[in-house]
Amino acid sequence: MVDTTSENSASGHSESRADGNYGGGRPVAPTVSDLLAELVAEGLLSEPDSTRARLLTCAAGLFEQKGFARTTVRDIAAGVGILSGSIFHHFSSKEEILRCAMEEVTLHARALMAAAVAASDTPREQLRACIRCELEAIHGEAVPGFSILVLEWRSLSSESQARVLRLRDSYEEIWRKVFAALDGPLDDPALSRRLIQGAIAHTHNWFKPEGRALSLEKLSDRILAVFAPA
Amino acid sequence: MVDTTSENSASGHSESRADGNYGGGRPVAPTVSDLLAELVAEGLLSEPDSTRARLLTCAAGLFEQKGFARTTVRDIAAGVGILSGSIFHHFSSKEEILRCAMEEVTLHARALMAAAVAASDTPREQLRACIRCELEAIHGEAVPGFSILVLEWRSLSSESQARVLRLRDSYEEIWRKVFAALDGPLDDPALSRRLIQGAIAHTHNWFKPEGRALSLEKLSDRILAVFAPA
Amino acid sequence: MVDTTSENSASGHSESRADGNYGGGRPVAPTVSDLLAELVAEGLLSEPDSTRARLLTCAAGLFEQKGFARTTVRDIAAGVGILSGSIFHHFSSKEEILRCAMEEVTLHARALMAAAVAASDTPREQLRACIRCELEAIHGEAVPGFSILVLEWRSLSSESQARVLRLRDSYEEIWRKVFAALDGPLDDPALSRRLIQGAIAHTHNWFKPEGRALSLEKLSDRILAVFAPA
Amino acid sequence: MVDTTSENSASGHSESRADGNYGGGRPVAPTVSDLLAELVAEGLLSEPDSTRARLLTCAAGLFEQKGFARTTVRDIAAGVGILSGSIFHHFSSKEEILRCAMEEVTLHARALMAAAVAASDTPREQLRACIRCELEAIHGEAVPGFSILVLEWRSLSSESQARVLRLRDSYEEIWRKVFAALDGPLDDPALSRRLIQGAIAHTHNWFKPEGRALSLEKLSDRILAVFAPA
DNA sequence: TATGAATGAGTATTCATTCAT
DNA sequence: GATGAATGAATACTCATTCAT
Repeated sequence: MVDTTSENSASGHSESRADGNYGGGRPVAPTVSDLLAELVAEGLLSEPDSTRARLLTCAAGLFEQKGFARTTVRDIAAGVGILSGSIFHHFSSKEEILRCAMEEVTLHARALMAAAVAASDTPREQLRACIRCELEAIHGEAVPGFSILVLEWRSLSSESQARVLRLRDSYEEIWRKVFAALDGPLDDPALSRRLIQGAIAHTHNWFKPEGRALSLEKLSDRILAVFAPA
Repeated sequence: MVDTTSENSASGHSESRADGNYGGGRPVAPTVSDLLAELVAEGLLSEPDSTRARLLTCAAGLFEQKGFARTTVRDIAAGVGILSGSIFHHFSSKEEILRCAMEEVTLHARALMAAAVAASDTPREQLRACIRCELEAIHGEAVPGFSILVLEWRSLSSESQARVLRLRDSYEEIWRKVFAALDGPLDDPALSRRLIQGAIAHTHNWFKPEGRALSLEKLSDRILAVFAPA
Repeated sequence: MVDTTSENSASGHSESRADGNYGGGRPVAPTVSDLLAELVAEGLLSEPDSTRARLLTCAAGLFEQKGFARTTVRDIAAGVGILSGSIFHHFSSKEEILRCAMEEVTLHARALMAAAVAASDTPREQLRACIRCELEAIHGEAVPGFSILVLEWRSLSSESQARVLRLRDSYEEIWRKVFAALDGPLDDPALSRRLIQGAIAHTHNWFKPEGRALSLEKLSDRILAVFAPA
Repeated sequence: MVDTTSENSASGHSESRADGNYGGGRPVAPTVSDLLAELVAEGLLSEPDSTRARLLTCAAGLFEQKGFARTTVRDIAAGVGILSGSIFHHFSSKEEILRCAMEEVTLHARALMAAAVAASDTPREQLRACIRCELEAIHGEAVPGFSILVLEWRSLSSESQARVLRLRDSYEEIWRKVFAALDGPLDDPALSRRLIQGAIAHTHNWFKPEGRALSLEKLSDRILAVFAPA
């Protein structure tokens, strides 16, 4: 169970706008909380703490841990303290749960990354922020279940894949803009993005942040150094 | 159905030793066929064309396509023209099929990579060969089902994971040696290897070799350029 | 949705008593409307247009179309624009809905038949009226859902069957009286009634009134001719 | 559980061909056993006593008793002493069980009727034989579950209905021929058939053969008298 | 080795019914 | 009277695994 409200502040990128840019050149950066509240208002994200939101968070976690096929609807229901039959008041099928979980996770990660990019000064800092956010999405408590987007992609019907892809694209759009703004632009930003994405996604299999010599912070720097040498 | 013998020659790296190095300085590079035959002789690899080998190839392909959990024992049996009950004369459980498939795939890929490295002159050429081989394992017909090593790792019990890891390590050993021999050695070869591995594994999700501007050959060069700038 | 009031006049047999028998020998024939109003007053029939009446009409129609077991309480509720939970303010179980629907349908058909018989002169005309009414009950808009009495009899518990049977018997009483009054009485009126009942009920499976050579009128005559040859 | 072989002789119409027609004018009438054996040989009817045949007999009986929707797959399996999962080795869905049961029942009844008609001399006797057979199909042990053809018709998808209709038509063909051969032919044989069919089907609801004044034999005669007055 | 019928535990999903609001 | 979220038992169907032949 995750308190989505407190998560945001936990990510550390979005504290507030009290950064003295009242008279500054850079426009006011939106807070993560603002962005998320807006999504909830638009009906794109579930009301925090609602049964629906708790089901999705729980499901995303279980899918990540055990895989979609090995997670039963009963597991998910038990995770939020209801009975399995009741799930179908919220979702019409198990696959819909997966799709919705992916959508929520994507929107969540996008909000975090958008805020972090907006809070960064140079394009290179922005790229570092993107890398950092994606790493945190996978490893931190920021976006629990983020890796199902990669791990369980095959479990989605193609119609559902198409729906998620639309949101996914708006997430990638942020990366594209950041790449475009880089001073010495890379030859093939699309390729770079894909290599970075793979490299980051794979950290899920080996990187354990707790008490490691290599922090998430440093890992971000290494990845930045490889793909955008200073 | 795949003829594992003919595949090897199809990979194009290991044609023969008729490369004029009879009197040369570099020791004779072993053929893939030699390496594979040796593994069969040692009982580490199934006799090609045996029912067992055909089951494993078919299973690896199906697991890659549909995922382990969504592939039924019946599917696999049907794929080689026997009935589901008969599979249990060859393997004691579905999970054993997955483990054995992973082992075969690993040995296969290792043989291909060992031969390619042996046929390369400089360390940088050797690194290119490694990248190229891993890409081919994923995309070519060289090692069908190779990506299950990543995709279906969670479907394996931890005991089985341990067994596969041992073989896996002998595969990684080749990479380690190649990294160690690089002229301007990288700061953190282990990290580099993991980033490369992730980047390559992820190509499974987006790279379609047929009729693309970007060939496997070029893709290898790009990856090499990123991780080991000349 | 059916307006039960207007239906009655649609049946065409019971328009009014303006048939000149003010001074006649035959007693005044009661209107269908009169009979139904009386039933409502006695509390045997639901107030027309009440939620309860609309639920029963809708349920009868759905049970006829899809069968009792395949009709959900949600379907019925949706049919009258309320939610499924609300149904249980009107009926204590789904089976009660079926029983009540059968009762309403029986009373309705009885009123129509009683009026038609009362408006007929000779016993043979009265028999024709009975046949005609039962056919109309099944095929016309006169008594929507009438055939559930036969089709869904097995779906009723035996206690409910007993309750419906009492009403049903008052319906059959009309037939019995008509048979008894026939000039050349049949050998075995009870058997004849049952054969007629079966023959008429089965028309539900094959007779389609719209644009057929055989009208309901003619069909009535044929059945009359078979069972009571002139 | 019914022994289909002994049933046939129990029906009393098909005793043997030792009826002295060796030198007679009428061609040798085929035995029910012959007809059924032929159907089994053609693969249209299940091997008697096979699990499949026992499942279908049992299912037909249960569907007749409790209705298709209220009969569970477990009930059927339990009826023949296997577990519910095993049913799906024989049929791919519950609906397939219903369809196959209807087909078997139809073929069975057709064979009985064909033999009875062949064993009758005059057209009127043949009509009596048809009526008698259909009554026996419903009430006797001759064709257990026959009435599902009427009672559960709505439970079948339209594709399945179409398949059963083809067989059903070959059953009706016998009736058509008999009607056509009647001396004083009826005005509208198709209508007569439908009325008879309804009348007979409905006997399922009221006629109880055991220890009744009215025997099946006499009932047949009454029905014959009504529809084909001498 | 192969067969194929049977197992039996498990799965997602349905649905009448309840009840606090 | 109506809501709608929750219940919980029941359902058809799945599938890895067994085993007598």
